[in-house]
Amino acid sequence: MLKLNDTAHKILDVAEFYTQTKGFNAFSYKDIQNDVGIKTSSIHYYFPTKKELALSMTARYVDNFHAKLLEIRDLYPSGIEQIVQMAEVYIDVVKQNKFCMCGMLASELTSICDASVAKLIYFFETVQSWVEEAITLGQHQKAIKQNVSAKAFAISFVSVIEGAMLIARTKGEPNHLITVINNTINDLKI
Amino acid sequence: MLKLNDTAHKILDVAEFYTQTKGFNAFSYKDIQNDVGIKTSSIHYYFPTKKELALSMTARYVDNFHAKLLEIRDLYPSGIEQIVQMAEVYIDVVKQNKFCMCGMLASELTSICDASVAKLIYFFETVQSWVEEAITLGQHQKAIKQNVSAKAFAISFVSVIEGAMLIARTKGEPNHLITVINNTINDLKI
DNA sequence: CCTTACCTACCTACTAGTAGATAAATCTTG
DNA sequence: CAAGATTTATCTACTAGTAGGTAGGTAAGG
Repeated sequence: MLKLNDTAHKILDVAEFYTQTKGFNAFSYKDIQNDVGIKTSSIHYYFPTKKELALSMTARYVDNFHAKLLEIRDLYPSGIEQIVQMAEVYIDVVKQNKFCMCGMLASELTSICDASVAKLIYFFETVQSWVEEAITLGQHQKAIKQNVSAKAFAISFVSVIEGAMLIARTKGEPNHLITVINNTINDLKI
Repeated sequence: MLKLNDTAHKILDVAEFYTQTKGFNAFSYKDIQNDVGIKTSSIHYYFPTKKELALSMTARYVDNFHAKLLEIRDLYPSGIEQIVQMAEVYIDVVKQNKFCMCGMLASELTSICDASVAKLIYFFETVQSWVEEAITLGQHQKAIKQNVSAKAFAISFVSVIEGAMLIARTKGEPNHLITVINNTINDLKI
């Protein structure tokens, strides 16, 4: 992975913001120019093409998100509390009228390169594995029903969060996401 | 609602195809020109702006989808079979490497007009109500657990389908969607 | 003769991306 | 250490191509 300096990070911050709010195809180098305060040509100095910008942006997002999940695992010993905290991260995203960056790029699949798509797949699988481990931990702790398949739950949980974010943002109601998450988590508890 | 002639329908067919495969911001009037065989200027004759094209396209899609759901309800007396048949429609979409048109436009929210967003919200609510009624019917038929809240299930089911479609398409594996749906439906059965 | 359904020709604004200049910082070597 | 070479980070100026959209014309048909 390339080491990014301050300017490169600012460019990615702006690109990430627009990707999560409007979509990758809905912003241009001019938007970045206006927000970062460097010329469009200078953006090419850091990211030769828009597809390469997408790849760097995705890599950084996926790494940061994974770090956040590991931090939650460190901070909360309860498996079910880990799930709740992870859900909180997604709820915050919708409260900012944003969509998951990986969900957004997943919808715009054909506009990014194969390496970026691979990152998206890795993202969904990583989150899924993390959820599965949290559930399994909760079952050892006898806080989560023993009869649910941790794996099956994890697969569905990631999907339900992505879908509920999309719908919640459309309605302009973070409560939609909150309701779906609460229903799903309550089904889990003993 | 405007009455659409053959050419208008062809334009919407192409726009719909590209929206579901690449996204609304990822195709141009030139793409429609190439596929339909009329000049870009002629597209404006039917749809003055791209936003109005989006609105007509959404309206037609939502109407067609609703009609399909009502047809399923007519054809299958079993509540649970209705759910299975509805799921089949979504699975077909992913098998064609497409995403739900409303899911796609939901992600591209900022590029469409308020009237279109209202159609999306109507779509998600309509599907949700339809699912709720199918579940309730299944409970009367004693084929579906009595203790699940039909409404809570319906809210989550629509979200889980949208999210699972997004992820399944990213992976290029319709099986992802099928797995999620099977898990969800199995939880329902007595 | 007006409406329908197109067309040609055009416009302005923007798109991502390139070429080449420049100034400053940093590294290399006599 | 000073002189020179290279790298870094930016700029101006540009390009070819595309975007959505408009103006005005035309041929056919009710």
